[in-house]
Amino acid sequence: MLTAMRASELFAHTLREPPGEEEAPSARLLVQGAFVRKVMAGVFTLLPLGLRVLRKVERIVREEMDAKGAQEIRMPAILPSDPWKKTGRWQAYAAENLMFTLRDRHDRELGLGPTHEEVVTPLVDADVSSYRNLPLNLYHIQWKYRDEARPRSGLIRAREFLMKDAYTFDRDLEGLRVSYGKMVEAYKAIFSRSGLDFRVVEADPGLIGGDVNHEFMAPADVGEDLFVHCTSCDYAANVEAAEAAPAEEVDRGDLAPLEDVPTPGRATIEAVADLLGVPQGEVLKALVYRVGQELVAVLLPGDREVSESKLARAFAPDEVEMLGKADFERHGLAKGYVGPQGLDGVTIVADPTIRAGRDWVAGANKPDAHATGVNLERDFTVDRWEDVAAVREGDRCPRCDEGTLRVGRSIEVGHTFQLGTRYSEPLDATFVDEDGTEKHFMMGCYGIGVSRIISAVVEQHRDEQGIAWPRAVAPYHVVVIPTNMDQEEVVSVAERLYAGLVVGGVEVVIDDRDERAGVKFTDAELIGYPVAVVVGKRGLEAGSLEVRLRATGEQREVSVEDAAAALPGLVAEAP
RNA sequence: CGGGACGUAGCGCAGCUUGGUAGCGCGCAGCGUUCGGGACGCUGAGGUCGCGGGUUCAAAUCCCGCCGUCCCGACCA
Repeated sequence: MLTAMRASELFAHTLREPPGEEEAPSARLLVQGAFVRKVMAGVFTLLPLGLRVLRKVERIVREEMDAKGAQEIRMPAILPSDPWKKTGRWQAYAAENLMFTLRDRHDRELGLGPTHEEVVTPLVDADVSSYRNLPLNLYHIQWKYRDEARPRSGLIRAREFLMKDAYTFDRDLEGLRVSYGKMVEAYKAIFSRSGLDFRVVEADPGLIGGDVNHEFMAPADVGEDLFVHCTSCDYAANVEAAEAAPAEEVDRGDLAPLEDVPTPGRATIEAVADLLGVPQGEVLKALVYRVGQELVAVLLPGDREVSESKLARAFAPDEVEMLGKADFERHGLAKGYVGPQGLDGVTIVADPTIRAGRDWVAGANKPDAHATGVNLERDFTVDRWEDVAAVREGDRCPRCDEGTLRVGRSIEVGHTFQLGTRYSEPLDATFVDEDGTEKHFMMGCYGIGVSRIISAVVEQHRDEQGIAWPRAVAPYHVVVIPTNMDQEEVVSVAERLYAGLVVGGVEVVIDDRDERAGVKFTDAELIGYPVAVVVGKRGLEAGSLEVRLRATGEQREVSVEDAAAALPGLVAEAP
């Protein structure tokens, strides 16, 4: 990568005003600062400045992956459909319309790769036959394609995006855990070096599958993911996966009698609670779903919401579908008045939080009536306990005694999975173990949104003036600003400094455009060079230059003679 | 996919309610002045008003359809 550039030649036309069609701060700044241009929704051209930032991130990723013994390969962006059909994901992705598909001249179905398990697994199956070649960790950095239902926030949810994905292959679970641990370490190093504030959280595996998995979340207002974290211990989880703390059992002595009360037209929790003058948390919410062939009533306190993702996971692989109005009638259920007592032919699934309640108000299973004094064991039994309630701010921490949970918004910049044999079994990818038997690879997979990191960094490092890049991913480290191109001394001192920095290997831009000083200052702040050196008449009269640190706003004088020698040190001080 | 907003010069916008043949600022080109926080004057180039259809003597403006972009939601490694 060239280390120096003249602003007069740089293809970087900053915009005076932010683009009207972008809302997310990072998207606005990346366009305004001439890092990217949008081609269509979720698809971007990287301009010279943006490409340099991307390459910086890639380099950090490579260094940390290589340091953990991962080996870089490059798999294609276009893929055959067959392996995807074997793992069931061709259908799964097609159902979500996530895969861009195309056909070749032989009318063969191809796809643009949204991820690469189906390529790497056959590769390793063909090339690795013995446990002696394990463990193995292969990664690549490749453009990924997903026809997202809603591309969003510039590079944060793009349809074409650069991803680093790694795949580990081990003999057994123990080996997988070791490989996984190394990748988690590598990820922490990568995000730290990129200048991101991040948290490791427990997550929902989604379409990828597998069991243990973690997300690496960069807190940011525009983030799409909600995660909870404990105020006193290090527990953190995506809300889709967050566990509830075990409920405290309530004393069941001296229960209220079971009685019906008329509640005409009060089919919602809120209306019933209002009418009877009880808190919504004392009304038992019963949601009816169809799961496979059976009907399921899910019970939870009236002031809690069900977590659709936890629910889907609890019943996987069966599909969970909310019951429609017509279905209620067909099954003789009173919509809005369902309660668990005497409910025949319906499986009762309860969230453990209801253990903490008693004397519930619940539907009376006939229109316009509720029952009061509804109690567990005495009036109804639970067929299955499942943690399906969405956690919320203020809930007790599931891991420690002191903390409560806080909710934060964040950008998912990385995701790691212990896949086990989720892919090696359907693709029948095996090796021969020490005992002579054939076994399926224990796999892990590990993704980083390389292009997404750029947005996440900007979201976390910006102010009114523009971007303030952390040095590690800044497009250039230093901008030299001659304040006036008409003053010979100013220009010659700036040019000499520039030449000195180039020789010293400093990544530097000289803003030699015939622009007024103000234009150069605002551009430097918008683009976000960590260090700016101002060469102007004012300073030269005192024999000095002005060095400004973008992130802190700190400003100091450096003598003209020392500048070239001192700058590498000053750059190293920049955050 | 449901809801909402928007689409007029490279960029940011006005004009649309009440139809009469397109305007402002920035940017761009030339000349001159200016020059340490987005200078100024003069001159100039630049537009299928997103696309298609309809109403009308006449459509950026009214009506219908489509496309695109952004936001909220559903969905999503």
